[in-house]
Amino acid sequence: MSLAPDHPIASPPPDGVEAPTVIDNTFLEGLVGYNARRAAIAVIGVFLERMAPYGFRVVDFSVLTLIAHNPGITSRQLSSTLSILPPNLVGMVRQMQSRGLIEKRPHPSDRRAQGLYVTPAGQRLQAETQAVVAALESDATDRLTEVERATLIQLLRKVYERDEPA
Amino acid sequence: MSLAPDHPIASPPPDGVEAPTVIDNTFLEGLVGYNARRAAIAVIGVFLERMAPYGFRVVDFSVLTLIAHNPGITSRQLSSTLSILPPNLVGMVRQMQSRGLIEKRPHPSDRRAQGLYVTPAGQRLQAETQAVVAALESDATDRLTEVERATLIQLLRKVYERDEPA
DNA sequence: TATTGTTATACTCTATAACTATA
DNA sequence: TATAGTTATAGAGTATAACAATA
Repeated sequence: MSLAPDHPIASPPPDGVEAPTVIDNTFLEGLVGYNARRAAIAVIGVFLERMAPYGFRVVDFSVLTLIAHNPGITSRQLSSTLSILPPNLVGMVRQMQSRGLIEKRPHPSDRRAQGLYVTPAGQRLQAETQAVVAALESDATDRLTEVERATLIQLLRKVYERDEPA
Repeated sequence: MSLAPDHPIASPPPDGVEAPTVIDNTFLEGLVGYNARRAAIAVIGVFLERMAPYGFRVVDFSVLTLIAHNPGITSRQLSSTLSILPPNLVGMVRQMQSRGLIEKRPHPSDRRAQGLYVTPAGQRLQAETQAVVAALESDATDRLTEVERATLIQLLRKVYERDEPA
């Protein structure tokens, strides 16, 4: 997951004006968005490695976890919470259904909608993968103290929680 | 850029067991990766809005900025620094060339490579867009103090700088 | 008239294979 | 034999339009 330049130029040019050997990236490195994106990419890279045995991407784990923690959640609610467009959820839900992890039941008060529920197998897999994610979170932030980790999350929330002061 | 659920269910179900109205997302919200990704998406959203007049995406600004700050940088160095695969850089470089923002010159010591340089027009546009980005960075983090902003960047770097302790 | 879930489709982003010219 | 730059292309991710059933 290293993003460092791994092929520096061997022979520097004679005068030192052309062809830089070490790249000045200070401006981008001073931006919150740049650093947040790189941190997210780094953590997600580890996530994908450890989740490969379960056939889960980040979004799959997120969907299964939200269904497990919110029995009866609708597709529209998943869509809003995870910022996934409804058409792009259809395939994921169908795949989890065919894997026997979740099931649909009629919504009690809205016949257009359907409640989503984990099956016992889905419940087990969710608990297992949640433990994996908790462990990887711990590993990914092992250079941070518990206080620093809490501070980091709090500061990140301050950045993206602008209109929704909940 | 709000990611909050904007269509809560109107009538709660009779027994309160089915069809949750408020979604429990506490597990995902406790993960650094989740929060870093949302912060990055929020900042990038504002970035795209303000850069639209210039026809720049994040990657276009990054490329032009690195060339301006590192005259003679090669395509391969851009590729490594920004984690963009070489084939995906070709079109961007060509487009900036046809916009008259950058130019290629022979590399002084390696005839396979080409040094990239900003033109005067490219230099002007880089300075202008860099000022826009600096302003948006300030706006995006206006809920943070200067100390908090520096702390945030430092903590993010601790997360993604694992092997490259530069 | 608006919303849920869905199909079909387009667009963007990212990744892989293979080629040339040079090292 | 390896690297810089390039072409062509494949795949994943994300977005829009439109529809039937229901509110």
